[in-house]
Amino acid sequence: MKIGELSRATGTNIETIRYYERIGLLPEPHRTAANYRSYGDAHRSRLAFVRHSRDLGFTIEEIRSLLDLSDDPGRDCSEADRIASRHLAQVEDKIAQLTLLRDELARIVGRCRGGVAAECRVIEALGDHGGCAGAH
Amino acid sequence: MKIGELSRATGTNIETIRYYERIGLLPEPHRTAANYRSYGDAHRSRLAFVRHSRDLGFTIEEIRSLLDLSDDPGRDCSEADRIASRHLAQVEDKIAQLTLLRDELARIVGRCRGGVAAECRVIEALGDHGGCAGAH
DNA sequence: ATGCGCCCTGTAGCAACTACGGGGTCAAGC
DNA sequence: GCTTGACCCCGTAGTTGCTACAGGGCGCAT
Repeated sequence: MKIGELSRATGTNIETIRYYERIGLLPEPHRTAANYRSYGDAHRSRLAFVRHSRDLGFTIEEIRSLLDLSDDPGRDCSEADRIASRHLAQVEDKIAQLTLLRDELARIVGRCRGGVAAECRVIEALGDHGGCAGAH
Repeated sequence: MKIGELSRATGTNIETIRYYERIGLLPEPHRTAANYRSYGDAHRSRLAFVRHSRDLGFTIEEIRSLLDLSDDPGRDCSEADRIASRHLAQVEDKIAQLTLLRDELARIVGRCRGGVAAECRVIEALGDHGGCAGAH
């Protein structure tokens, strides 16, 4: 299939596919006589793997390691579990952080009584960290 | 005060202070005879406002709008409330999204039984979105 | 005068794309 | 046979919010 079809098949931007090829995440496909890229099923499933991992928030470098692992079927797979576990921990940290943030923002928002900027509680709260509960 | 003192006083990297000046978020300070930047209290509190807002996750452009508002004390302040409310909604969205993500990741992690990559459940799950509960 | 810490400028790098300009290819319709 | 439009190619620059140099100047203490 051509790049446009692969793009539609995986929901990936064409530019992104070429970008993944350039950084070595996807192998270079065959070319037609007209120098068009020509992909097969192996390409499609590899790209699906990359997209799914990206959707789950893995970095490109993490995905590179995961692909290396899956390319080498005899290797110990505990590294995959380690990468995924570390990522899970990061996501949990991020959620905790954003939850604190949300609480601070919720306290700030809605304090506006529709007056003028000089008396704005929102602007005041942004200038003064002292009013905040936690360290963000 | 010199840039190093301002940096320590606000917990902001020196390079970041110069960056904020370059993009017009902080006004250009006076210079000493030796061409060193020289800051006053107004600079310090403006920078504190910027840092606090960044810590709360506002973008530079949002902060620019908020600063414009606070520079013009007669203006209607409901825009500040609107910016903050929109940001709060974005943070809440992000939390919801990450929570879904965390659930998917938690299901994937720990499925590794220490075997070889060919049978790795983690790698398998990454390649196949079909096993996922929601759309991420 | 020489060493050290601070300051200056301008530019390049990071992640992970996205957008653009300027061109080639191919099938269909007139 | 020629144009139109959809598709493809490449290379480069832009995005966000910094951070990190490289290569130089200034000021004070020894």
